[in-house]
Amino acid sequence: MAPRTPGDRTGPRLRADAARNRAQILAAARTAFRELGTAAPLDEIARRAGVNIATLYRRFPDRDALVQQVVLDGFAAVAEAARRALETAPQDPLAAVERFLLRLVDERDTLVLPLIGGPVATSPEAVDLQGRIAPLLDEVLAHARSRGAIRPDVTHMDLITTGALVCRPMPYLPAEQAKALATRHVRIFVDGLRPGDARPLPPTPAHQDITVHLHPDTKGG
Amino acid sequence: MAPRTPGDRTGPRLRADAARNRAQILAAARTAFRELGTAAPLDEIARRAGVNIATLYRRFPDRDALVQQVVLDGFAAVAEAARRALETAPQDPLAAVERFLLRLVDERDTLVLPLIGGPVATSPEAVDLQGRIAPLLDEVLAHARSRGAIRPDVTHMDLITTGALVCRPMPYLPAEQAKALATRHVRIFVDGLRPGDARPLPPTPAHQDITVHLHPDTKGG
Amino acid sequence: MAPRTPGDRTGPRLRADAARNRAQILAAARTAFRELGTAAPLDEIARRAGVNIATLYRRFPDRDALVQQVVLDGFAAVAEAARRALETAPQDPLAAVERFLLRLVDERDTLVLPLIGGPVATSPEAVDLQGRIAPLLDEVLAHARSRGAIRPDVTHMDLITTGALVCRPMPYLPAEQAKALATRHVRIFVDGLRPGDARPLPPTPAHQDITVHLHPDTKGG
Amino acid sequence: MAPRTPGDRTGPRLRADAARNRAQILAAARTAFRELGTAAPLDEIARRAGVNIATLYRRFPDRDALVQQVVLDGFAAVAEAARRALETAPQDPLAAVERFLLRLVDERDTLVLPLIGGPVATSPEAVDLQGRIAPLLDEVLAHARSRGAIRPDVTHMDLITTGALVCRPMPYLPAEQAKALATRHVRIFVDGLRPGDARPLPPTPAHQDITVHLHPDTKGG
DNA sequence: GATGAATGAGTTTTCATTCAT
DNA sequence: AATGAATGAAAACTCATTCAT
Repeated sequence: MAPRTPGDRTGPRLRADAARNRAQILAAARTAFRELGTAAPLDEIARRAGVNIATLYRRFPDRDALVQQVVLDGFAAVAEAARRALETAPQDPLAAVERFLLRLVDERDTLVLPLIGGPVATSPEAVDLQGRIAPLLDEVLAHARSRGAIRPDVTHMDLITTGALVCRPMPYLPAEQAKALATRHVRIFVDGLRPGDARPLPPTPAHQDITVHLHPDTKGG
Repeated sequence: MAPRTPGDRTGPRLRADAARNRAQILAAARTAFRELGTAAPLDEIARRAGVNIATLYRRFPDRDALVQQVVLDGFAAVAEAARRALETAPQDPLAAVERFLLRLVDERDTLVLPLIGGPVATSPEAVDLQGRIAPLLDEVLAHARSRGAIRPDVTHMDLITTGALVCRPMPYLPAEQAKALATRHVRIFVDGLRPGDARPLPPTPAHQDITVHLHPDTKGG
Repeated sequence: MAPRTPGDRTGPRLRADAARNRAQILAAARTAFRELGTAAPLDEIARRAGVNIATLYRRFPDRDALVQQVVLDGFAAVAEAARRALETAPQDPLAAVERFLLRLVDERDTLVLPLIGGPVATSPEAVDLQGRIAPLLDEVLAHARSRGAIRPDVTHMDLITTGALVCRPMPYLPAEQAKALATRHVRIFVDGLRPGDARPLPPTPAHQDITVHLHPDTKGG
Repeated sequence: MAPRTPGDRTGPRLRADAARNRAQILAAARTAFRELGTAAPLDEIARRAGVNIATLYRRFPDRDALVQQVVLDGFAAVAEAARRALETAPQDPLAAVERFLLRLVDERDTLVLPLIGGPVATSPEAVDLQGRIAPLLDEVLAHARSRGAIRPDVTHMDLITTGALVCRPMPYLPAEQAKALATRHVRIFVDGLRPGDARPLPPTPAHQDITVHLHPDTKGG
């Protein structure tokens, strides 16, 4: 199965030129959001996309609609990375976890607003995608646990958290160095996942999945 | 030696009410910057601080002056945490590293814009503070290495990077959960610092210190 | 003679679907103009009519063309009401006047922009229609005067003014109540037309007909 | 007691220049609303008032706040006219009614959005003013009825309705002629209020006061 | 004949900054 | 020292109009 093209929609098919514009807007939005935050000027995004601001508004009726689509594309990329990790998990589950995280680092331009700490996505498509990611990672972790390759108290939330942390933009750091630092961090983190004489992990306050229970107006941490 | 109060300045002493206003402005700025980014509206910051916008301008002639002071206070907090880590490093250096990172997590409200990935601070005070942090951490790491308690290729940059990652705001996550997730992440990371059969770490492209060479207009990663 | 269908035109006959679209556009325009004024967004009118904005433009090359047609339809309705009033004037001229006014109230949805106080219509058709209305009303009034049923100084302008007043939209009032209030007002007004000890009416500054001399850019009263 | 200056407020006193600006904004808004409707461009209003658009926004946080104040001033003028009518009602109640209506006509520039058919005002001040008008007019009518000078079924609603009708702008008619036509209309209407062989008035659907029960989103008549 | 799409030119609203009190 | 007030400039958003399918 081919991966979904970022930004696919379910509505009526767009004319070719409109679809191209839409893709350019989303690409420009991803970059701008990483550089300037989700409050980035929309006309700057339109300018970078090479379209008129009104064209942007035709595709995305307000800022939130644009943010939501960008978030959704991020979820899709994470889901795809998790799916691939599961493919190679049987051979070497810990390597699969590391590849999963490094893949997220590689695609962090797309993962503008990923998961933990990003804007909440409550659209049906977003909830659906979020619901798919956890089981895939759980399955990867199950492989690792059955081999004794991983400390037992690690959960998919730890992986998602780590993905979120290492993908967040470091606006003042050249991409090359940002990637190197993230790669080193992932290496150490994954080594920390091995059982050995690992100390038990502290619990999280709520045992529910966090991602899907966020509220936009909650002051966060 | 008593720790510096955040926001101390070297200029003429302020009247009591003026000093109080200044402190309230800085506190409001920290919160606003975490929630809204460094482009947060200045009158919103003034409103939260309970002062008139013109009063804010009297204390900080432009946005950058305010950002710089907030960054500086962040550096001071990191330096203080590193100093304390060094005090306990002789007994258990790895525990000292973990306490260092967890202290940063606890103070992440103050560490608004810390270190890697934040705005560049080039004021003499900031450069001075940054220059103190690395040696302190190097000394902590030296203790650990001499005991064989840590993989040998870890550097102070890895610690600073990790501190930056786990302190960045997760605006949509309740503070309680954000802290819990960060704490788990730190635990795994620190366990990953142990030698054991640790794999060697990939190198960083430039061996220079990164923090002080950043430029605000560089497209980052 | 069958009454003219509102919005008939003299040009080439339209295809059935085109004619339907045109009628829907005019109906939507009437409603929108009453609710939002003649500056109502054209795409809102198109949306209400269920057609694309470009279709509206095909039928009416600019806003004024649409306004003019709506005004014209209003004049046609007034002319028709005056014609009917004249039919029954011989029996009871004052009752004919009241029926004339009440008919306008009933059709006020069509009389979007009627007569006094509305946009000026200078098209030949509009001028023609306006020129027909005054003589018809004069004839009705002549019947009344010859019977002594009306105070002598009432003119057709007073009737047209009253029609304009009672037909203007009351956007925040439920239609039911708006009609009731207008009906009561008409009753009192018509009773005020009786001779009895009626006081003479104050003169109007210009004795010319007012309607056709208006200019759109004149600041009005 | 001196009449309230239009636009008085209960908040903290404004600085002299700010108060002047505020008054100019309200005057410009009245004119613009009459000419262009309540959707008149706010920057046009600011321009006419000779202030920057941002100054307008400082005084009136959104369009509705401005509309509400203009409406409120209109109510105040009506209340004042009713109060004066009551003063002279004992001598000649019908003349008092006519003067009341003609005063409204004279002040129709202030009565931008009066009463029936205008935007709903639900602020405490507006409700209070509306609640004062009806009793004043009722008292005037009581004088007239006790003298047998008026048909018995006329209510204050009929007077308010008439005031609203004759004050509504006729944007395309020169002020001079608009006033003349309104004056003639008032004369006829007031003559229609005399008892004589007056026919009974049709009832209104709801016997409650209408003005204060309107809802802004109700499609009106 | 109808429509999806795009755009330039507004209009609304916000915000940084300065001034006078 | 602090504040109310004002403003220019920018950004969000809307709308009339045209074009290509």
